[in-house]
Amino acid sequence: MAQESYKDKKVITIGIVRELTGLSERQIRYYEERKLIFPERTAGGSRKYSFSDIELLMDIAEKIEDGVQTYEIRQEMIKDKKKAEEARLRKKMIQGQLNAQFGVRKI
Amino acid sequence: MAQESYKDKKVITIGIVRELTGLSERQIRYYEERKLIFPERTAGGSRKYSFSDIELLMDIAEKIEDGVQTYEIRQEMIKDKKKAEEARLRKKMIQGQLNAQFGVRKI
DNA sequence: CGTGTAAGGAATTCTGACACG
DNA sequence: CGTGTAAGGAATTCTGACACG
Repeated sequence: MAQESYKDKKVITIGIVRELTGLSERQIRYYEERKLIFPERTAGGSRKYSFSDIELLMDIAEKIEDGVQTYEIRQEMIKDKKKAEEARLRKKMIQGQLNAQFGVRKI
Repeated sequence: MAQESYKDKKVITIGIVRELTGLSERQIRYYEERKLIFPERTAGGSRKYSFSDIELLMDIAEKIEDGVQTYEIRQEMIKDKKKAEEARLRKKMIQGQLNAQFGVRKI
């Protein structure tokens, strides 16, 4: 669970990301500046992205086209992240209750 | 079936491949020269590899260390490819027989 | 045979800034 | 606000060759 070996590995340079997303390097770097995307860096300082980042960039681009501002997109992302975290906790608690009541291990 | 969207997409530059495999760029390029690996190219001429390529490179490196020559590795690869193709055909034929006899669609 | 290396050049990427709006 | 662009520099990659063994 939650391994995603390839999808989340940051190995793609910005030029390839440009080709894959159709965005300009300027746009890609700007979305990073606005804290929407978080590439890693090589020893020399070049940005490295994952396939997940590429998907995220395309989502972002779509919203921008729809007139949504980067700040709003960021708020959405934070909200979604919280929701995901809550869902994770709820699941964990239910699991705990089941274990306590029935001694169930993994469903 | 056989989509492998991320694993087979050629998007990784040689420097990252070097880091991921621990091989030198010289080695990586040499294995290409010996037709063991087939990166794509960017418009500017830079090599692009996939995650599959990286796995293959590590297999190759292991064999080289064991004293196997690139020519032999290549022969093995060709043989394996043929076997895979035969297995695919066999499967297809059996499927065809089942369809003819029982009118089965997909198992 | 497989790999290291120095050489020179070309493609890639980086940052900070100015521009427009 | 979001994006284009020219500027200068640094990191990356490329090829062909010489070397060793």
